[in-house]
Amino acid sequence: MVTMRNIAEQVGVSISTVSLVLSDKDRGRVRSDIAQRIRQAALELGYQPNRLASGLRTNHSRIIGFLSNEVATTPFAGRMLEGAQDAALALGYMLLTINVHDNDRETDREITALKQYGTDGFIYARMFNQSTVLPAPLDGCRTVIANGTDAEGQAPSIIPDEYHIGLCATNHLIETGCKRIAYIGTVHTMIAQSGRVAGYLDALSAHGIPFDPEIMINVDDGADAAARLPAFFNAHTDLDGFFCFNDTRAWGVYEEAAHRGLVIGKDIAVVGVDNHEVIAEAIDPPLSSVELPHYEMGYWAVGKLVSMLQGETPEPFPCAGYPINRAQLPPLTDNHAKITCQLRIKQSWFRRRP
Amino acid sequence: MVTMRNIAEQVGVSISTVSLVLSDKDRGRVRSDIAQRIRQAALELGYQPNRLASGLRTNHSRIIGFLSNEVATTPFAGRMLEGAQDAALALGYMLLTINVHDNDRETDREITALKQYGTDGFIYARMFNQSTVLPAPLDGCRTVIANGTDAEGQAPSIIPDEYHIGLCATNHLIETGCKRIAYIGTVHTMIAQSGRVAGYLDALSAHGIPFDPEIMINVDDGADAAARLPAFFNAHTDLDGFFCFNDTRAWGVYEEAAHRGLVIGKDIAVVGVDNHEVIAEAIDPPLSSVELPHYEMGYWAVGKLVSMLQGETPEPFPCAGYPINRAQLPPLTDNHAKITCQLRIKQSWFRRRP
DNA sequence: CTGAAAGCGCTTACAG
DNA sequence: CTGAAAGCGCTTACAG
Repeated sequence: MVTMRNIAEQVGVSISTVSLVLSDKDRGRVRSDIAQRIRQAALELGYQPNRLASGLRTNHSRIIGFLSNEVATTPFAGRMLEGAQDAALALGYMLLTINVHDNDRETDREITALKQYGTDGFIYARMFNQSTVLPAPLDGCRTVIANGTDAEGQAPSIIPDEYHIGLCATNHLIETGCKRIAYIGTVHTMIAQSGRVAGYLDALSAHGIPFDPEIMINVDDGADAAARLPAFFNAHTDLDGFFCFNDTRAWGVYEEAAHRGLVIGKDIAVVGVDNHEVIAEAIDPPLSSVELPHYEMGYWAVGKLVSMLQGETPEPFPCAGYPINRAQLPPLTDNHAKITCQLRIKQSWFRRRP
Repeated sequence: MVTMRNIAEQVGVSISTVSLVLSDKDRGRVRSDIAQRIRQAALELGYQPNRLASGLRTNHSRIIGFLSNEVATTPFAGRMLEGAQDAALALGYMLLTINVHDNDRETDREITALKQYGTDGFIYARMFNQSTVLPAPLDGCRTVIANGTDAEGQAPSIIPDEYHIGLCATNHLIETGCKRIAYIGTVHTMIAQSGRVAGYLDALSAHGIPFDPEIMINVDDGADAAARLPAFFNAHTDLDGFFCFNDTRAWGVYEEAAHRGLVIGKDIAVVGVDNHEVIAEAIDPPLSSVELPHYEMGYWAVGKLVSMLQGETPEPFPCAGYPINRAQLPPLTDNHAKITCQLRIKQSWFRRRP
């Protein structure tokens, strides 16, 4: 392993000087020709700083703890993780990831273990937009919540703009000609749903479409959707648009429509939120959906955390994974940011009634 | 932060003695009553060893680099990650995760960054069972490959037993009464496919069912399946069982069957491999599938790596996530292990012909 | 059985 | 402008 000592010996200066130069603190302190030779030698020898050593000394490990649940079961957690990783790498940090289980005493043990590595701060990534109480061992640690908000209002956070999702999905259905737009939701109380429904209502109202509570239905899960949608379709034969809380519900609509010989994109229009790729694509024609910005939330959260750690907002930093639109990200100065979501249109929704 | 110095002061011994005791090297070296008091003090003060410091000193960071691609797009990578994390935590290690992109020069930079943290070893997790050339920066690093094999035959590895998958899926179809079992595969050359087909052929032959190459079809993707399966069904109206390479193909069969009014579980039986949960469950009745052991591969790989790092095989260690059957895992002494896969039967395949 | 000392690789006042 | 020295928290021969 190449150390500063090796460089110092080769160039014929002290380790202090090498350290000064390699951490870019040499301006006006080290003669520029010597600095030059040090950098050159570092390059030639392939010097890589030992982060363990510098972390020990400075008490800054450049390690960020990434806590999530459900990495194992959905691809969405993975997207947040990838966004966080891209940002971390660009900013010179590394991610130690832990999969936590809600309400599990294991979690505390795992966070404690994480702290042994001198973690500078934490990202607490949630599987769905929810008000969140941070685990106790995180008290006093710099933490940013991704896809959720701090119940105590302290930790900075980023969430999708749920209202905008409802507004834009419904607007889109209206613009393609839908007049009777059902909302297929969940029976569970979720922040995401109230925001989206508010957007749905405002979109209807802005277009002078009367709101009919009869064509909103909340189901428990896929099985419940399958059980209850037939009667729902029977009761409302004039429905031409469906705004679905998620892919499970969009799937239920697809299935029921198929049974009735209704063609999506012709007889009815469907927009779901955050479909599993594999389902959205499998359906022919593919479902449209509003894409939740998981990657972007992970990416923003790390940028936010680093700006807290370093006391300044980092310069714009590259991202390797998705081509994100940086202009669309909230500024890192926001403490409780909302991010808008992309409507991903998989087909033309222009409706051709006979 | 509580350090050994604090404990030493409180108990009135030297730091050396504290270190000896807390790293369990005190047998016959420290009076047991003093050892007792040291442990007690550590507990009371909530001492947590600083891994940066011990890592710097011993050159063992207890950090494992977990390299995977595709964490962001499939839940399978997440399962490997979770298995690896559970094993790491149980063995006192931590995972630094990096999402690498194949044939990307970024990868080298990222691995180099990882090494700056004194990573003890690496897990190289592959998205599908494939022969793998390790990235150059991993040369000379302890590395275990999960879900793939080393093209050079050096690095230990674990893969699913593909032959057993084909054998057991086909046997299952035969046992439920199928006589004409189609294989729906992929046009792409994959280790997984050749193994599974070998199992399929052997199962047929063991039951005296003649092999008919006409009822094997390889498709490119979902769209290709949708395009070609109608003709395939037309040409072979006597098919009663389908062994599908993966969920995309099982989905194609499901769609075509639905168009024809064939009921899965009654008219035809279908087994796919490693269905996306969301698709397998959405289909009514749900598809059966052979579950790929992603969690177990990640779990085993870390155990293997740790046994290499420590020069001894670790005691059986707990796992927090899935309830895995440890007896089913290959021994850690294997260098190129195969792991059998579970057939997950979602419904009775007993066929009731009129 | 116990402690003083050296050292892992780095950073940072401080002295020259 | 440059270097000697101290120290981050730990481990490990070594001396007593």
